[in-house]
Amino acid sequence: MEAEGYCDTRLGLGLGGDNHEPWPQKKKEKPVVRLDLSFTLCPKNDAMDMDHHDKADGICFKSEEDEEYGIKRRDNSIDSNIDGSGRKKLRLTKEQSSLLEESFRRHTTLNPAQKHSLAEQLNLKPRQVEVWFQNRRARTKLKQTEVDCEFLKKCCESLSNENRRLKKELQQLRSQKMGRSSPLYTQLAKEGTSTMCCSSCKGKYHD
DNA sequence: ACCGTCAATGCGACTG
DNA sequence: CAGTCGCATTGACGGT
Repeated sequence: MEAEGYCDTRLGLGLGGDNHEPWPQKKKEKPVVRLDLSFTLCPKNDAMDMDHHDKADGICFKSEEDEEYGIKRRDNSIDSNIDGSGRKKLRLTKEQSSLLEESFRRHTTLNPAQKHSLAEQLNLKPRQVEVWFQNRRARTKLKQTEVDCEFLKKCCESLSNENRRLKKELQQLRSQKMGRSSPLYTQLAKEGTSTMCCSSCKGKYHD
């Protein structure tokens, strides 16, 4: 999407156009294109009209009525990550990320107390910490799925090889069986000089 | 221009 | 019923 020169109302997504209708309840009914550009993207110049905009960084804001439809304003922690260009910086800082990672290593889920304490330490909202952990669990699961997939691929490959080998062996045995019906083989077998089978086979499969 | 990553959102399901 | 989770998805952003 073209972002240069525009500000967005990302946390206000979910409304379509001028009618300010909330999203349909069912997931399936969601429109393919969720963003109505005419409504959620505002040229920076227009951001000077301050009804819906933040003067400081050119970010568009919704009016108070929008709150009735569940629109959330961008929180302060994200505000604090805005650079001079007027663009949002969604990335967490290295310090925040490493502390979150460290915490995730200790426990992959958080109880409310842990969440709030961590949020306070990180200067984030508890919801942001919660989201980070959810996304982190999803990443872990995805990684594990990839590992499992790789393992299964190797298994499949090895089984294919084994299957090929056994087929080949079967073919050899069949062709050998054909050979046994020849007069020469019959004579050799009678004399007990056949070395076709191992000793353990003798008596088991042959008389 | 395209793609991957990641913070964030919305929804259904579950639980205490 | 509120809180939480997994999941699918979105959109900003960075790398190539």
